[in-house]
Amino acid sequence: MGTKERRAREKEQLRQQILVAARELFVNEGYENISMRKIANKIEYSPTTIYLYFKDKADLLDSVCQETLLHLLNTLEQLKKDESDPVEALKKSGRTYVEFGLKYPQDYKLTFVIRPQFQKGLGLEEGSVGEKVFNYLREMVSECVQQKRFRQMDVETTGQVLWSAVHGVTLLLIDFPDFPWTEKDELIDTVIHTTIEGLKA
Amino acid sequence: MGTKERRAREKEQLRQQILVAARELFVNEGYENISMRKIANKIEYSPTTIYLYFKDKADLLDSVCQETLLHLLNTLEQLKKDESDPVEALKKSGRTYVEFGLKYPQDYKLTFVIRPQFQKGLGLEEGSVGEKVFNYLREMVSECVQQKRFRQMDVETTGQVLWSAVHGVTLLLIDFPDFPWTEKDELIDTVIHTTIEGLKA
DNA sequence: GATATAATATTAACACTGTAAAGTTAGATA
DNA sequence: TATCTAACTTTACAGTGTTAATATTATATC
Repeated sequence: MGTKERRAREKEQLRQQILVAARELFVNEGYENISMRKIANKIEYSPTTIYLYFKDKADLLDSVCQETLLHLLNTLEQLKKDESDPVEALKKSGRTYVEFGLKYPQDYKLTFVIRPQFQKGLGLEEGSVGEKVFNYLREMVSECVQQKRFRQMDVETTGQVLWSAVHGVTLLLIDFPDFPWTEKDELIDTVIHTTIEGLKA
Repeated sequence: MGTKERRAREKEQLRQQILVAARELFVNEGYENISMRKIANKIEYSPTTIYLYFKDKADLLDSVCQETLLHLLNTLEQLKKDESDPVEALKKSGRTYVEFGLKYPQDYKLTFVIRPQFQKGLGLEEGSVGEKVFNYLREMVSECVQQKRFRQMDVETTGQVLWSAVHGVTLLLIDFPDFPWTEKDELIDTVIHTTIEGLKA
């Protein structure tokens, strides 16, 4: 009676295949330049097959972004054990966040800019991967606050300030690559350093 | 012999009419949901007439964004005289920038997020309105640095750090309206205050 | 092994998209 | 009045997301 399981597995495989193809195309050519037909061509299925696995194009994008968030979460959580000093750990997390965005700029934009345009539900609901990412940030910040390393301030607000800074610099570097930026790594470090100094002050 | 001038004026009027219609539609329904035909309907011309005034849809978007930048620039420059203390002036400018973004969220996204996706040239080239906006920021920062109100640091980098912060918080507030943010005004003030404190430190 | 049933994939179609090319019209010049 | 020119429209094409109907395949039952 293992046939049911095998079928489920096969179904999941095709779903995954679609996601892989969609991500690659979205990332290389941009969400709006990719049609369902192009994705279908790539996996050698008819266009409408995709609709058996995803409600519509926005839902497909949504699933791609969920994976991106998971990837980001894993990347961040690998740092957790490394650093003992909470402020240094927070800095490193910020660094890693921005680097992730710059390493996968299109994925980052899809997740944090394009998707909100289509999916009105923010994707940060209770239990979601997006929430887990923000919870990671909360924990990091909380540690600093508890150890009185920051001026007394709401943990939530502190996290949001940090998120603003790293999100901002990430998007600016992605969207305006020709702008005469300060050397990239220096700028990122300065943004993070400045924000954290501001939180101490 | 005034007919030529009249015709030129009429042409400019129609161009403006197209821009007004396009902005309204883009802002209310989103760039990707608006077709050239819908814009044409609104102004009661045939769709292809628009192509006599704008190279394509992306060019039309570009012109809409130019206007937005001009609007932003004017809004910022109105502050210039008000404040004598340069740090306070800079804070106020940041505040105004974010408020502009939140007052016209769709215009802001069109200009700073959607357009870069289509127009690869950043729109911050020499002599452009975009450059003028950044120059405004440069001036404000420069004043602070000259008066030694900030820790010794490159004016360019300082400006970019500030821009990152305000751009980040603006976009987060626009894109994730359902996120449990700290009270909006408090968050904005905290972001700006924290960044500037960090620049002093 | 033949047949019914369920799962999966495809074909055809609809209304719409951006935009190029060709055709039309009205006003200015001669 | 005839011609030219600028402004605008019609027509057409190839492509879009998506639905409904149909076909194909694989499994379960007899």
